Amino acid sequence: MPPTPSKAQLMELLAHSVSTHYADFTTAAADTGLTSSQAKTLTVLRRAPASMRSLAHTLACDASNMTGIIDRLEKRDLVRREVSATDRRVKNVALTEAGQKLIDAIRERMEQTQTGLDQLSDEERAELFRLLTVVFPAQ
Amino acid sequence: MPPTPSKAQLMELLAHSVSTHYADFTTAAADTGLTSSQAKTLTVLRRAPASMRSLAHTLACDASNMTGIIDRLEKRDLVRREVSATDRRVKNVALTEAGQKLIDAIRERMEQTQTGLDQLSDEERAELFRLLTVVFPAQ
DNA sequence: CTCCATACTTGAAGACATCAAACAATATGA
DNA sequence: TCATATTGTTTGATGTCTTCAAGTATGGAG
Repeated sequence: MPPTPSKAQLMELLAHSVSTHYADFTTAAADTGLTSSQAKTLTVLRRAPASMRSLAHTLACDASNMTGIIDRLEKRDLVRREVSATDRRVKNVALTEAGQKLIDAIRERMEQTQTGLDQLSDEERAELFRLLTVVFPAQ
Repeated sequence: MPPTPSKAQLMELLAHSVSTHYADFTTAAADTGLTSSQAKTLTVLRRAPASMRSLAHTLACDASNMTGIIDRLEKRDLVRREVSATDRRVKNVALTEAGQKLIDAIRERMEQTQTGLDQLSDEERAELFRLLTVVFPAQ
């Protein structure tokens, strides 16, 4: 049995892991001509369209910031704004087909780069999945 | 035994974990008046002084970018530049006492926020540590 | 000494980030 | 209903981040 790492040691390793993964993501995004903020936005939209407000909340930034990011994505036809049918103040942002393709390409590239996961056995993958779910609970 | 998650599922969770942790870090940094780039820089310097060049390499950004970041940190007396004794082209950047205190404060705040790790048993911590080391090998 | 590489800085241009202020549409309360 | 407050989004100002091209100074190889 390996010795128990301290919380500080584990956080240090966590920080390293996060930096590595984040850098990979940024690189994959840059290879397709996107900034990491733009790629993060497309990632959120991959699941479902969202209003400007909820995008800003999810990405933890100011609403006025989203305006600029969506402006630039829309100018490249990767997303489109649609006025909500139920509340005319709200604009729902959805991926275009080109946007969908682009974010898929980034995810594919990440899968190829992320070779570390291939080092794990099925049991280890399941255990890592479980542990991460505990440490970073959804929502 | 839990079912084996697919690589895609695991990467999805990994992305979520990374986003969460990164957002926490950015928030902790902002609470002390630093941007995340500035806080990341101080984190690197916490271990040892480094030249502009190696900082840029570690943080995966252009060297000219570091100039601006270090300029702003130096203006606030959080770091200082020192001309290398062996190569007068090189400037070594070191934390000041104030810089040391500030990055310590951010780390402390992260420890308080990162309550997920407290949910794990000693065995689970050791296992998470081991798995992360495999997936994100040092260097 | 000449030539080239290296370490860093500067300047320009675009993106990111936050704040205050504006605007339109909706909700609330008398 | 009408006046008022709240909400969703945008605009403008300011500062930071990021990259690129170009410049300066130092070091090293021939």
